[in-house]
Amino acid sequence: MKRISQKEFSRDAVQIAQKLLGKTLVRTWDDGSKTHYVITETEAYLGEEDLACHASKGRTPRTEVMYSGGGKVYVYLIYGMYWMLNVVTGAENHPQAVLIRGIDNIIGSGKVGRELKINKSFYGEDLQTSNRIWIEDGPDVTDFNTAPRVGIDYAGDEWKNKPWRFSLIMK
DNA sequence: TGCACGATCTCG
DNA sequence: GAGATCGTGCAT
Repeated sequence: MKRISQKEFSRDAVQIAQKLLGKTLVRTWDDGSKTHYVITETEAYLGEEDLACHASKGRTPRTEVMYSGGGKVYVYLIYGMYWMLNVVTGAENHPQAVLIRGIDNIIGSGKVGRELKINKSFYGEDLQTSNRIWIEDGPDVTDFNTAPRVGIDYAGDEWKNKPWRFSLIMK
């Protein structure tokens, strides 16, 4: 299966968040083995005006990669112990990202980061050329749930109520 | 130079 | 319901 192209990732984060559902996340390990995961839950973070998006504070060393255009990995440490895995989307200078909240039956962005052994070295990783993590294309899924995003009470009513959390309907 | 806090999880 | 645990952004 082919990797999702950079052109696809340059689209809007809300569209990509939906498109990534049901797609395959591939992780290769130090011993050469490889694991395939199905992406089951995502969230979209949309630009500087989205108060829930880290880029709403402007361009900083941490958010820099979100300004470089879609198809890169954005990781950050939360609560001093969990690495969050995000995919940068959108055009250059339009900071957006999709948070991977669930893969297979591992639901919860903290658990995903732990399962994938994500760390600071993944910051800025290119999903087109990386040999340790990438996302493969597949059939689009239209059967999914939408819900408000989690853990962003600080963002204010307008933004925290946006239905930008997407999850596969488990059967 | 210091401080409060967060896109979370686990345990009791 | 609280603690673990630390990089980041903003105040001093």
